[in-house]
Amino acid sequence: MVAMLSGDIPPNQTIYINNLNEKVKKEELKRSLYALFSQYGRILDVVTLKTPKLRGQAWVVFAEVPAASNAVRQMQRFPFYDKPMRIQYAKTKSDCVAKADGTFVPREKKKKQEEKAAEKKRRFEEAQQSASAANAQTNGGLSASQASRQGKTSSQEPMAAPNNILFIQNLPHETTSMMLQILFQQYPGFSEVRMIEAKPGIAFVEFADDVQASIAMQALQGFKITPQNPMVITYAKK
DNA sequence: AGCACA
Repeated sequence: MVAMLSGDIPPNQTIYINNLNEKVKKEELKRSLYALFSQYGRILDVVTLKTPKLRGQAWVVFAEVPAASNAVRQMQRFPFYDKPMRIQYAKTKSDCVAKADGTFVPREKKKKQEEKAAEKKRRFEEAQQSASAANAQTNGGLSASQASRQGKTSSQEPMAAPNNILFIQNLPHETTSMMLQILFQQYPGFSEVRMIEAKPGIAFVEFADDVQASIAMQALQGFKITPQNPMVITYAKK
């Protein structure tokens, strides 16, 4: 008998993540998970709940099972908001998948009152998440380097000379340095992210040397944290 | 630790 490290759960296009940092707000968590996992394939949905039973956990629904398998293997114990992620396949089929394949059966309702409030909240959250969801559509299925080829670099200025410090522009204003750290620390030589309170939308990311900086630059050029914000990465001026 | 879909 072969003991599976994944905990004897059969492959599923949805991954279940726990040991997440519970201090991270739901919307930021969702955005960061989209950003981090969209490198493995198209994401259909990310589910995070803040209830006592479900905080610190998330489900990321991929369009394809192999994308989930790669994510389970490669992102196992990835340091995310200072905690190593624990990743398994989800135990059951996600609603959004069931809806797509026609097997979705709405689950039993409780009180009418609860139901009304729930519905109202759902619509609100869908509106809030539409940006993130659209992002998954746009970045989805593309590796970061493929995304880079879509990056719309403004072609007015000649690029600065190679530098171990990258200059990032066109970030959504809600971007945090932790979100950028999560993206950039995947590349060797990563050192630190610096943001300036007074200047939203830009950041500096430092690497050990020029070559490592350029690899990260090519990999993440044009990466979209939201659909309307492809990152523009250049070398910082010396 | 905790497997949902407001």
